[in-house]
Amino acid sequence: MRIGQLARRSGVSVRALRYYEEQRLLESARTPGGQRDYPEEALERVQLIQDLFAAGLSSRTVVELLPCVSTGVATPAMLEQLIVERDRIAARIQDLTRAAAKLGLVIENVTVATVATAAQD
Amino acid sequence: MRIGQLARRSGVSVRALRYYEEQRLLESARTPGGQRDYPEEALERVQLIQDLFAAGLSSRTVVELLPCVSTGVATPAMLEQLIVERDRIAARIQDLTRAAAKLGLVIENVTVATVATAAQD
DNA sequence: GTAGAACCTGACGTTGACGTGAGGTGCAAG
DNA sequence: CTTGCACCTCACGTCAACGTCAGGTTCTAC
Repeated sequence: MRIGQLARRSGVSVRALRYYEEQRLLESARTPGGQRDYPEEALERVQLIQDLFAAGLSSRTVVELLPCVSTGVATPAMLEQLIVERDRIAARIQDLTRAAAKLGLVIENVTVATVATAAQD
Repeated sequence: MRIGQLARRSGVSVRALRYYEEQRLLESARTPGGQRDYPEEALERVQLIQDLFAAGLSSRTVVELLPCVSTGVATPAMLEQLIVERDRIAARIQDLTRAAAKLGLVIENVTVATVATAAQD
């Protein structure tokens, strides 16, 4: 599969895929002409990368953790890092939950100004 | 209260406080000599700003929502925006929860390589 | 064999929330 | 009055995950 197709199928941009390779998150074979050629598994991998990015991990962290996430084998240090990241995410969830609750309270209690709103511009 | 004390008490940097003012998130009176002079309520306000930032809102969004969050009075548009942001946060929590679960699964199932780890450097 | 889509490698631009000097001023203490 | 710390205003630097443009090459279809 070439880069354009992988981009369409995974929903990320061509530029992003090249960036992933630059960051050593994603490998590619090359055709004799020098164009990238991806195996089917690349699709899963890109989705995994996206998930980890969405979780707020940096590319540096992702490149460290990808091997054990995809192979299921980790060094003690990698396991520790996994736990650290999971806990970081959990803490972040706490923050967001508090913030959402706060906004929820505001939403429930605000007085909506329906009068004297005409000349606001 | 001057800027240094507010910074220490709120835990944000002096630079950040000036940035908040630049973004119209935070006002300050000035001494005859031109130095910023904050009232006690500024502390709460800074903490509120931090909470909203931590929730992933941009300064532009915060400046739009701060009035109604602190006064309890909103226009219909502001209320809508509040709901949009709360839902965005909720969606983000979903993402993070999935990611944390994924990492949790990996953590439970990885084989920790305790052998042949000696010559890794 | 040729048009043109898709690809390639640099390399600079973007965005947000500040960090970090540079160069000058305010103010409390001795 | 002068030391010196806290403060002031520019104004450029940072970092991550790409966007975007330039200038050239490969591949596919006719």
